[in-house]
Amino acid sequence: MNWTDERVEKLKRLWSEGLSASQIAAQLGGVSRNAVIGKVHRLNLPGRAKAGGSTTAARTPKRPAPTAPRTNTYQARNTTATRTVARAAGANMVKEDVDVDLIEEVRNVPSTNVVVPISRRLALTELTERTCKWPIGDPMTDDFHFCGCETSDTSPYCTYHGKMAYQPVSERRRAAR
DNA sequence: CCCTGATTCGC
DNA sequence: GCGAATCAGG
Repeated sequence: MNWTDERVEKLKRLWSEGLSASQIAAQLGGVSRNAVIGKVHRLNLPGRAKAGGSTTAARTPKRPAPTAPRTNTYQARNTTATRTVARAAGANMVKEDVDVDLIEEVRNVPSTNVVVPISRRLALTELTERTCKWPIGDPMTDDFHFCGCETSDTSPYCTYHGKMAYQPVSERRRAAR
């Protein structure tokens, strides 16, 4: 692929908008993120603020809370419990006490509640090996996108859409047999 | 491990 | 000029 004026312009635009090199490479197509970075330097475009690392660039737009599907809510007492958990921090494990809101726990554990993931609304070019590739919307319209959530293991889908893609027979027949 | 940008250097 | 390989960092 070569750097036509058009492609260079697009590169400049996207770079100034704060997209990462890999995202730009995906949009341009036919080039690697290294190619993009190399070009950026050759063009003497301003680099990213701090050296190295994730310049918290313009990630996918962050949208409001999921509106977690509330099921049953037993009004328990508004108490908090302290639970000790182990967390990996660098090379060592760190134990820390965490205050847990009991009411929240009760609300979120309910039986039949299925948590529908919040789609990250990724475009085809933004998908990676571990973003959920469940399509959403009509491919013919421009609101078409993919779930984009973190995939479950090596599955092409997140846990939720994985279940939709593969519905075990046992789930559907209750009475039969 | 995932990701980011920066640099180097053979082509 | 180009970009893969490599480096450095979160």
